[in-house]
Amino acid sequence: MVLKKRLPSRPISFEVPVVPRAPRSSRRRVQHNRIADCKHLCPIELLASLAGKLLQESESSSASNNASDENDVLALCENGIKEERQDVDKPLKVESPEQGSWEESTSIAERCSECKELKCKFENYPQAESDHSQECTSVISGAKPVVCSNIELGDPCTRSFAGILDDGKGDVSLESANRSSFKHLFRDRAVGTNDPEIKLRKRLYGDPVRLTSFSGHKTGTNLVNRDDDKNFSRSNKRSNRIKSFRYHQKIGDHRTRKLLSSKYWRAAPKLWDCDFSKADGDAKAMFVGYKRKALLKREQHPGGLLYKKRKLLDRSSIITSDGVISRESNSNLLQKSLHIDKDILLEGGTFDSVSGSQPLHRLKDANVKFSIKSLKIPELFIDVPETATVGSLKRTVVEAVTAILGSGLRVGVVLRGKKIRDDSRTLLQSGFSCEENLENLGFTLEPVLEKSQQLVVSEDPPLAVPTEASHQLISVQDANVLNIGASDAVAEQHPLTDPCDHVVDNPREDIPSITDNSVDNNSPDCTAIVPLAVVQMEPLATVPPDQKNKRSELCQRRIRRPFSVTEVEALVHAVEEVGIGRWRDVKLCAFENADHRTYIDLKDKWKTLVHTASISPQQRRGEPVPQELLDRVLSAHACWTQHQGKHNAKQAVRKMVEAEVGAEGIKVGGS
DNA sequence: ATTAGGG
DNA sequence: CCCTAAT
Repeated sequence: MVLKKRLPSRPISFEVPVVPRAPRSSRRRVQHNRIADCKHLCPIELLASLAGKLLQESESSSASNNASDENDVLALCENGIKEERQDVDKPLKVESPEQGSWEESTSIAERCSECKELKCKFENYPQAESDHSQECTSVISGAKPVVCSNIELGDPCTRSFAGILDDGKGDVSLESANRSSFKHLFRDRAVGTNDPEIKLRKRLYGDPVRLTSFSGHKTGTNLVNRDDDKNFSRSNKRSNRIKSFRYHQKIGDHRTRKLLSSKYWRAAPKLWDCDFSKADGDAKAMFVGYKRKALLKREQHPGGLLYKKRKLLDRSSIITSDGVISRESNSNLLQKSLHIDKDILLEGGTFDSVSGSQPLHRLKDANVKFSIKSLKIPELFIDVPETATVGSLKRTVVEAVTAILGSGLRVGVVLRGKKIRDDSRTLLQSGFSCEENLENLGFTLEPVLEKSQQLVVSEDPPLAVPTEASHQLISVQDANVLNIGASDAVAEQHPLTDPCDHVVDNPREDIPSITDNSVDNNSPDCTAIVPLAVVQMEPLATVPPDQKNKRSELCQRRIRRPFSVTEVEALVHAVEEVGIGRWRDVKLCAFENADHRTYIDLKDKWKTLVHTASISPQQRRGEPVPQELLDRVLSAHACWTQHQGKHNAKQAVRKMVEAEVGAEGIKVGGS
């Protein structure tokens, strides 16, 4: 046969060099630093007292009292900045899921020219969002999307709702305030023009709505989500936002969704380095700015951006499993335990893509150093009867947290939204490149607990979709619960996004990963410090652990390892030798020692090679394959395809012969 | 466990 | 690369 003539008697065996394993110690460095600082305690106290007052009055009064309340607030704030009513309303409106597009928000921000900080945060907003996109799925159940718009009221140091009440009035019974009262206090009032709290916050921190959005990132303090009359969940605000989107954003803001779940989801660059540059007020411009500021170059993730719907779901669930306890917890314990700031510093040599033919000597010098900016504890699922006192609620939370911390936490590594469970893998093998993937790296604090903790059993079961009934509950529950009911909707709404490579909370970014070419690679900081400290935790399982792990495991996509020319050549040789359709043999023949190349991979590669050979060179991507090899691919493919039957027959014969020989050999050996 | 294909 | 159906 023609092919045979030029084929070596034996296929070229391709061997993959062994990748040295990096010392585990170098893989991560976690520094426990400081507890979040709460500089604005005073204002908080103020709010607390105000809240208490409002609470008392709310029963008998409604909007009519807002004016007086406002006056009170104003009286307390001497340095407040006068703001127009419209300013108050607009931000809220912007936040509203239904209309919540970043563009709108931006315009609002623009209007608030006085709020430098706001603007600053605004600019970073995309980052912030993306930073925790993995947590997207970690949503507080029962939180109405609508409420989300008002959640942002919290300021950097705001405590949980309960905390506020408590601060102001001690053990205030939640029951004392009926639902409508709460509504007035935390939702309706917030929306209202005269809402004292909003104004106060504005005075103190600028636009309250916006501040909340970023507060967590910037200050490392907690965010308070006063999202619902009934749900005082403390969770990642972003989570709420996302959730709301999922529920209501039928008319999706594609851009937003993409932002949340796709390429931005994992970026966490410079979140803590607030840039006070002025927002230009243009959403696009802001986004551009974001990209421009990106510290890291995102890895080109050819196949990672778009995942199948199913994949998304899986990932979503995974990410969801990564609940987050916002650092803004009212609990001191939480704050102390959870506020771990760190800086991620990446330095060292260059990582080569893990290509079998890549030189390895460089790897030895490639050290990755990083610090973790923050660690978050998994979300807790806590249902508290409405008759519970705030004090009891606080205690409950503390107990829950204590329980978790007490039982120990383990650190998980998330790369591109996927958990890297194989501890034996090196960073390199895991696809961790200091140059490319830092922003895709995240850590999780995973409770060792097997069961979710339902600290308090309430009369109302957790609701996947908030209903009036949920108003009676104070719950911080596992996003998983929510997602169960919303998974479909989510899938439909995010068909093109990659959570993982959004991950993750997403669940992460990937978790979904998601990189896309649009990512700015020109960032001067690309290889600089990478603040990628998206720490996530698996929420206490509300779902059987094994299930979660299973899912997580399934979602752990292998790192991409482009075939090198050497490998391609080996493959071509092998195929020329054994023919197509016998990938196991090809594997044994030329890639026996390349554990990362399965026969399926080889088959796939051959498929792509055939395709590559059939397209114009201009259309080809990646490392160029010598035309000579491509020609051989085509000829070999044609040959084997054409004579498949014949060859199969021959192969069958050969096998029989081999078998006989083997048998004889055994006989001989035996005798 | 492999193979074949679609995604 | 992933996922599956079919062997």
